[in-house]
Amino acid sequence: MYAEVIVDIANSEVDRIFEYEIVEDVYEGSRVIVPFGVKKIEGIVIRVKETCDFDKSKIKKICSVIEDTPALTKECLQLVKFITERYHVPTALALRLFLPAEMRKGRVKAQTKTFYTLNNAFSVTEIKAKIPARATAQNGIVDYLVENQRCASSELNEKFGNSAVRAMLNKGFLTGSTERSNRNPYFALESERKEIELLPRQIGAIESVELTDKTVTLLHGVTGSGKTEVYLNLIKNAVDKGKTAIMLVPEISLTPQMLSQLRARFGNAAAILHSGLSQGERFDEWWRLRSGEARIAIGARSAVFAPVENVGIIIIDEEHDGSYSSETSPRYNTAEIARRRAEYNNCKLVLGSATPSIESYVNASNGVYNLYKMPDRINKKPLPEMIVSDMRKEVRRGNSSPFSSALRSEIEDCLRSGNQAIIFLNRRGYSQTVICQECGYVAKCDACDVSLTYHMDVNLLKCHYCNATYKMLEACPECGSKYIRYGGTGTERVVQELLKIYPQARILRMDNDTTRTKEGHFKILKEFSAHKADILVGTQMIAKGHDFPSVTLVGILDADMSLYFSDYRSRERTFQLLTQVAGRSGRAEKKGKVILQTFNPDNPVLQYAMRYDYEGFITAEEKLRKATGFPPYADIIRVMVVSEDDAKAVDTLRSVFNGLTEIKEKFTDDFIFFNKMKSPIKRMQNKFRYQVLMRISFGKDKIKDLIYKTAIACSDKDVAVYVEENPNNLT
DNA sequence: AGCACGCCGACT
DNA sequence: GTCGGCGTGCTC
Repeated sequence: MYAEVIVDIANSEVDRIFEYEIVEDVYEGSRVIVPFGVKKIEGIVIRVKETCDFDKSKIKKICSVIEDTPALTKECLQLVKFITERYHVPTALALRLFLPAEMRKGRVKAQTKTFYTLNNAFSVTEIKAKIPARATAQNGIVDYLVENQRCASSELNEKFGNSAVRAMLNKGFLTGSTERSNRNPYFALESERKEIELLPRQIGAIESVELTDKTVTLLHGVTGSGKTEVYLNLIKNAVDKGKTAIMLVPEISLTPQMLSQLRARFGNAAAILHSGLSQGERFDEWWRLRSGEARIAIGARSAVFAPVENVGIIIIDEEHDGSYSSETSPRYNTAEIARRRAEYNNCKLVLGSATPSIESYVNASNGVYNLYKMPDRINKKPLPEMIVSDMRKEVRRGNSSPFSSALRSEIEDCLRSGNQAIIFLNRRGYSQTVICQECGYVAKCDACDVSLTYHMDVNLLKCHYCNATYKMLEACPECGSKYIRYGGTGTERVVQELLKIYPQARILRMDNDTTRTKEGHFKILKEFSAHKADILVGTQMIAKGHDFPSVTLVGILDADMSLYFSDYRSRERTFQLLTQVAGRSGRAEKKGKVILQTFNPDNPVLQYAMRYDYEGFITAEEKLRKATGFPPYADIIRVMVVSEDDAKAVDTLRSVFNGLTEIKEKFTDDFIFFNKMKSPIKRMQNKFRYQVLMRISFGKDKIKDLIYKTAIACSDKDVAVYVEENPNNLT
């Protein structure tokens, strides 16, 4: 027997099948160690066959099989094939998506525990007779084991002391056995099960998903409409039928309540996959899914590759969230993968959102997706009232603080009545830039073409693109002036300004800088939930799915900030963000309020958001996209050319552009836009960046294939060329 | 990705 | 005359 093996080297040179002779039990999907050149490396068997197509005299034997159970299922192998073809990546890279990183190169092993029982070659009386009466610890061990049958070695050592245990072992009175023990992430998570009676709308949603003949259902439910309960019941129904489930959330560490509810309902049957776990934990959770011990996979986008078989339901919560498209190669789209898995398993895929992406909305309105709406909040609670503060007027009145007078009086009310407030600002640090008052010098990163952000807590300037840090300026390096101005308020400064006005207020800040540590998000959220703080200041990470019953006020600073990125998605994203943040207010009995600060109160996007008019917004946006030839009515393709060597990058850009021009000339009618240019951030992490930007007719896979091929053909070891489809940001 | 094989400059 | 520079090409 022979095996076709893909070696775990992500290089196009070796991205092909190598054949080996099989000596022991090897299956399709098994991980193996094979001789490769002079070394031994890991590989994955993708096919087992009777004959070999390679020169038999040169064929080598597989050294060993890493696990008895093949790590990859048949379905995974099919998906790997799809991913390599669809995104033009080496097979080894596609394979890695399916395996936890720590599993490769044997970085993490299964943890084992040793258990001791009394050696049944002796009777208890025999053992007792041979132990001196004064050896209390040893006698204690015997009594304990008679009573409890068995005990973990660690526990026995702790109770009776290591020397007594060793003495017993030496005399042969103990028998040891090792068992696999799983690490248990979030063991301490409190999970209380709330028995909830389903509302008719929720029952309707479940039925709609399960009974439709369409694979995909778009569940459009306003914030607080009870989508989570629908998900939990769909999962339960699948599990009851003996099937498995995959539940995806934008960022698992941000939604502890989702976790606690899953734990409460499904206990150990739920496995969690996300980057916040330790390597060992992730490894164990993954194997619990693979072995079938756990039947529910919950995690961020990568959990779409969860190793479960016989999938009964796949759910993508907050489906509009940008984190569902991968920013590194393979640049996969989570919904696309999920849909393929649903089709393979003949199960349903649910896309849930309060503000569905325009792609999903269009698919629902033209009947590709089933659509179910949940327009009301539970208990018919009204959505919080949104009030606009026109910051132009505030400035004219001489208010230079980050807060409008309306927001200040609302914060006071909120604090006085013992409620909680959330202040949202999508910019971390103290100030976005530091500028010399006299000559206009702006501090910039040496490695990137961006200005540096000042972080007061560490008194450093940081580059948000490469994480480099610089000493804070004491004087302008150009003109020596001591007058340095802080431009663009960030969350850190907001906290400082709040403390100036409300010295007694307890304030928490939640952004990338305060959540670095393991479970950092979790701690802050828990503290705020427990009402140990009055105000939570944060970036967009506070917008996602949290349930804080005492929050009655949300302040949105710079509501229109994200509108001014030259990005076709900026309007959509702004609308989604505003709706989502506003939804944090007034979730329980108390009525909520939202203050939206802007310099541009007449902007139609803000107007739609204020009225929670999703339909109005999306209809207008759809029209605009259609008229101007943007997604989902066209595909934006960006080919990036990136190199440390500017001259080489320019050379490569020229050949990429020539190659693409040929394609464009062949398919002129499908090209809406075509241009080469420097990328908006010309240099990042010491690399020069150029791009060719295209818009082509929607869904032209053949043209896309040609573009990928051109890009791959032009790239070499010094210059990276890669293709992005409808990228999330155009930096 | 590694690593060996192989052909031209500065050393004992 | 030899050691070693890293260009080229192969790995079942």
